[in-house]
Amino acid sequence: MKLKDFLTISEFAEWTGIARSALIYYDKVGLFRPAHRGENNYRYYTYLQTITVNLINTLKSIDVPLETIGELMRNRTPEDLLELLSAKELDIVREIEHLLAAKKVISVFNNHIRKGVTADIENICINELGNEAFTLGPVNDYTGDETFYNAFQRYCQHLEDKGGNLHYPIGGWWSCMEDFLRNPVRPTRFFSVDPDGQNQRKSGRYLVGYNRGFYGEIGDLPERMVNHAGGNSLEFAGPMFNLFILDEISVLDPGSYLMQAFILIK
Amino acid sequence: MKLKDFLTISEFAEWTGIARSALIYYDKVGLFRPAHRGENNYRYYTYLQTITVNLINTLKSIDVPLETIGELMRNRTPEDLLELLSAKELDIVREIEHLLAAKKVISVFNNHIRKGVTADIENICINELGNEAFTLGPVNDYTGDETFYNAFQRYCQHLEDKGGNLHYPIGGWWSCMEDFLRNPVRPTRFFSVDPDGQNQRKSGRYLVGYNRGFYGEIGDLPERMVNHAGGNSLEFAGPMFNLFILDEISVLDPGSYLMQAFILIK
DNA sequence: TTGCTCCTCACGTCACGTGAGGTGGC
DNA sequence: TTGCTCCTCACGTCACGTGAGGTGGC
Repeated sequence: MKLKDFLTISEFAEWTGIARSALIYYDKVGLFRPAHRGENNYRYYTYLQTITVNLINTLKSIDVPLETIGELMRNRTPEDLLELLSAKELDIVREIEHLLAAKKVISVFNNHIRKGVTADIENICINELGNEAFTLGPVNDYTGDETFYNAFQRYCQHLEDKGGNLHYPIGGWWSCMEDFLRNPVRPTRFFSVDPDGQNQRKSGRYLVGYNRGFYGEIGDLPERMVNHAGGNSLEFAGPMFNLFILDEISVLDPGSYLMQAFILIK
Repeated sequence: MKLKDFLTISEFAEWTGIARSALIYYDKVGLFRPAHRGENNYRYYTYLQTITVNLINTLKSIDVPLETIGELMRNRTPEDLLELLSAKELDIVREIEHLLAAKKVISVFNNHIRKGVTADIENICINELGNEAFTLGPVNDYTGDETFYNAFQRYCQHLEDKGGNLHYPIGGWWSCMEDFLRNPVRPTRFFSVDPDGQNQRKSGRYLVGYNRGFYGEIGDLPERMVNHAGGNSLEFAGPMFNLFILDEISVLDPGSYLMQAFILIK
């Protein structure tokens, strides 16, 4: 069987994986032309042209604009290409890092939402939790007329100044149960569920409770947790963490936001 | 110092890293609106809105179209978001693999072009080469009126059928120097410089020569290599590799293409 | 003749970017 | 008053995608 010397535009499109309309467009703007035009004006491509088209594809896939590719095709030198490729190698490395970071963020969201959907929110319960990295912010200042929101803003500002990641979920932190009871809607500090954070939440048995409602609503959760602990002779052994695992990210009605509170027990 | 409750569009743009024009666009299409409009119709945003905008940013950065994001914002449920995020996690993994593959291709091109620019093309010389992975194709068929190009096409087809990578440079292969001398412009097989290839080129001392010119031109390179070997009492110990390290990818004039020939010596 | 591919041209699309022309607070 | 930010259109852009309307070979 003899192979064809020329491919029609559709054959070439299938062979190279480039859309037919893209090939017509490349022809129009002079980026890449068929080796031949038939008497009927049909476009005919050769297999050797796949080499060039592969380069175009590779450059396109790393976001080199067609005009830059075109300049290269019209006036290419090894030095030009070296320069472009070297610059793009750095871009690719950055893009990979960016995607890995996005993957981490998505993974954290995924975990929290999944927990929020399946949680037994009616009952206080004891869960075995593994250790987990987090970022802990500075002590919040509520003097004057500083509100929760001011403190939240300051924490965001703090994160940004430190080069921290603003995309991870943010929760409230109290150094002990007593602090939480005294001020259940004003966290001593804020923390971020950041897998690259400098702090480590200890693994162990945690007392876990949930509350449905908007930011700042806490209901009788603190009392229910304390009562449950008392009834089961449990002692608290660490800081209290508050985290909205269902919030405006996944829920429309603020009344359906879901907060999770958890604290290490002895 | 009291923090502001509201941010103007430019302040919010700077704070979130989103372009001002993008915020105006999001407002226009109803994707994301300021918390407030002043009497003068100014847009005012709050710090809390950064949570929502962060989600938009994250989804955008993984190529979720604004319309999909909009649907999610208008009618979000934890289940919807879970589904979207899970699907996107797979996309990200694929995209990372794609970028890593592109990085490899670029790296191979970079190495070859750099060699092409710095090579001492006048002289036959002996170089120490490390081992290197490659893909070796089937034996070419030149019976009938099959040409070099037909064989090349068949090799591409073969690569595609096997799921090989078509983006790496392709060269010619002869099992020994005698075969090369007999048929210097018709390789016994083709090979791809594929870092994931199944074959390994041995490390060791190689006799290396260059020829300037188009595909199929070889000049007196075979004789020069044989003479050099004879004059230095060298014996050939492996297959002959031919590779264009400067070709249409980086050079406009076909007469300036640069082919590298290298063969292991004892 | 039928069905298929090919052609050109025009217009649409997506997510903004970029002025033009005008308003409003310190 | 000056300079700054804000506003709303309108139009441009990039890399195609999508018909419309017509041709040509088996």
